Amino acid sequence: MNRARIKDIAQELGVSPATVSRALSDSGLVAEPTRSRIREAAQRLNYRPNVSARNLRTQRSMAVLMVVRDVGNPFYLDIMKGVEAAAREAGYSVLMGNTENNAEREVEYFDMLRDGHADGMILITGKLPEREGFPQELADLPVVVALEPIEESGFPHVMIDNAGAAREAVAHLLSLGHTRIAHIAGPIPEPMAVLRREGYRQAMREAGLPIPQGYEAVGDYLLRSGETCCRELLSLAQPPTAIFAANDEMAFGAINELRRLGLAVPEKISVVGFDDIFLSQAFYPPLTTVSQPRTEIGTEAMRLLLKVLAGEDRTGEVVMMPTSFRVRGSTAPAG
Amino acid sequence: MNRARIKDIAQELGVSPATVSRALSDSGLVAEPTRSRIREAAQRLNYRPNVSARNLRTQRSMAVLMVVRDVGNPFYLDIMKGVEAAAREAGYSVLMGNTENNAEREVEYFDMLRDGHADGMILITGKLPEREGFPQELADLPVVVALEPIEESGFPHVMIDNAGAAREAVAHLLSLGHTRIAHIAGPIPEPMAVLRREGYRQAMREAGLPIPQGYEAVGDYLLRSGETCCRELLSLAQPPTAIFAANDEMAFGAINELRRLGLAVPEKISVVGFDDIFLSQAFYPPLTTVSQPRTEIGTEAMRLLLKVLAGEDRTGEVVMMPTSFRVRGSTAPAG
DNA sequence: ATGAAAGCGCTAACAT
DNA sequence: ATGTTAGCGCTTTCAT
Repeated sequence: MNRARIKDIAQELGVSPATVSRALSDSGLVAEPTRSRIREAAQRLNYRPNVSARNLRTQRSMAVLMVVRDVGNPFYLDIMKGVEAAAREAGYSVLMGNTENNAEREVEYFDMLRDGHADGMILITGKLPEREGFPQELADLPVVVALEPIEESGFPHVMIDNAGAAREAVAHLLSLGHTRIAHIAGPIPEPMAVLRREGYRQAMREAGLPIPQGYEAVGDYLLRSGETCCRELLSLAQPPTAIFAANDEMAFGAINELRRLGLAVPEKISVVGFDDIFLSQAFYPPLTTVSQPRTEIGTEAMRLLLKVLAGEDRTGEVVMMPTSFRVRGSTAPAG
Repeated sequence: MNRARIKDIAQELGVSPATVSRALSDSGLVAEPTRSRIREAAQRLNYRPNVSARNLRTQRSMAVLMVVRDVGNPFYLDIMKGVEAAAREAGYSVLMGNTENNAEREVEYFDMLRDGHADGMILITGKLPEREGFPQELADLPVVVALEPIEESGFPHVMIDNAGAAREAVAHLLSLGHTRIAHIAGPIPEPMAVLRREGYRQAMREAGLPIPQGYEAVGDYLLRSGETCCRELLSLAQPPTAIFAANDEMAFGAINELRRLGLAVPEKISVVGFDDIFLSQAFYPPLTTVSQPRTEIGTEAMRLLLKVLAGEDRTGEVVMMPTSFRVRGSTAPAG
């Protein structure tokens, strides 16, 4: 059986295609008997509207593009889930984008937006096409940025207070009596990594503690860099008694390295992470960390995008989502 | 600046829209001077083809639908990544679907296929719309199933040999001298869970070992069920000296429970998982487990779908991807 | 309340 | 090699 068209239903019932379209789209302009006859026929003929035709006519795709830096990174999962849920609720489908930190790819996704592939885009990449300044034609597109700030883009952002949360994490270590607290940063100078390090510095400053030479290691958010940075920190003349890592994965690397060095966590050294990823609480020891409301970040970003798509001007708006600090088993009072 | 259309380019250069279309699509039927002039003008006017119009005309969307059971589950990540990579390479974009184990939603995605939202679909759900038997109209759609078998659907499958890999995992424990080997199964009667349990049974049978009463616990693939099943197993009169869990997450739950019970892994009890998820090797102890080529499963599924879309009949085809067994730190010779 | 007609932007069959 | 024409299936004026 070939796919039924609006025309087929119209012919079958002896009405015009326009009436069928109206009846099916619930425009309320169709008299009751006609309406039900049409709906019944559509059902019977197994009618489904052709999206390409509709999109062409309405000039919208009812799809959004969700672009992440690396689809393989579990960290984005819940955000994607949140976006998906909010999108489907609003009748939008979600196209998946993956830049792999490749500038060209990022441009491609902006292009897809302009092609009509999608009506709007949620960027979770922390990067922008590397052009001179920020082109105005891009800035006017319906884009919402989540998680990682993209400076001077003017796009509305949904984020957490990275610096504030980092400060809180370090404050926890301070409250446990630690004074020799080191930091394993993310890939400086990425904004998020800088902000988390800034929070660390602030907390130390507020506690009146100097940051000793070598106490700020720089990693790349991956397990192995947590290990190597940890080793460096421990080889210092005055090694730290606590480590604040800029993300959970590096914290795990650090903990594993400490175990290899025979240093018990949290008895000998405390470790704090950031992100509260999947299974962070299942690790041994369960990781003390900053929990981000990832799903909510996703839904909020999508909601914001819907408003932008509805024509609201949200330029420069920043929505801060609350984090919560989870004290678990990887931190203990200073020996 | 309004979006440029083919018509605009045609007018600007005094050629026909058809010629512009041909030049831009590289059909090779356009003379060189014209061709470059057109390409240059397209570039200059910042022309981008309108996908809805093209899709309507060509009756294809150049998109595929990738439907998983739960977007939030990290296990699907690499598969999604593989699908995405193969899709983009072939010029397809990827729409994300999420069923949350909801039969209605699954039907919705089949409908999207018929709407023209996508040209084909990759199902990673292990379920099918619950209708009487399997409707022929669905069976003819371009669908490829990955990971979890969907019986009697006729769709081509990309899978691993779950039973075989499970057998190998248990064989490893046997080779270490274990005889009291228990199993924590997935949610029976889901096919994948059944297959893995079948592999366990086979290995035991081949070793001439009976499976004691209570040695087959049934979980749900989640951490907590690993804990509770483990507790049950350990409370048996003759507790096992080794546990084979149907997935890594339950294996972690079991290991954590064992730690709580004061039983060292692997010294007192060995534990084997299945899947080799993100950070499985970062756990303590690093998990001995069955590694699935997840990214390749994704790319292979997409490739198969491309063949189906090209008109090849692949009904009933099953592609088996090789697994590899990773011996790590959670298993040791029987005490 | 319904119908007639136009047109979204593109590609492809057919003509030249 | 290029132009002419038609039409994909839908929605939306405009007319009645």
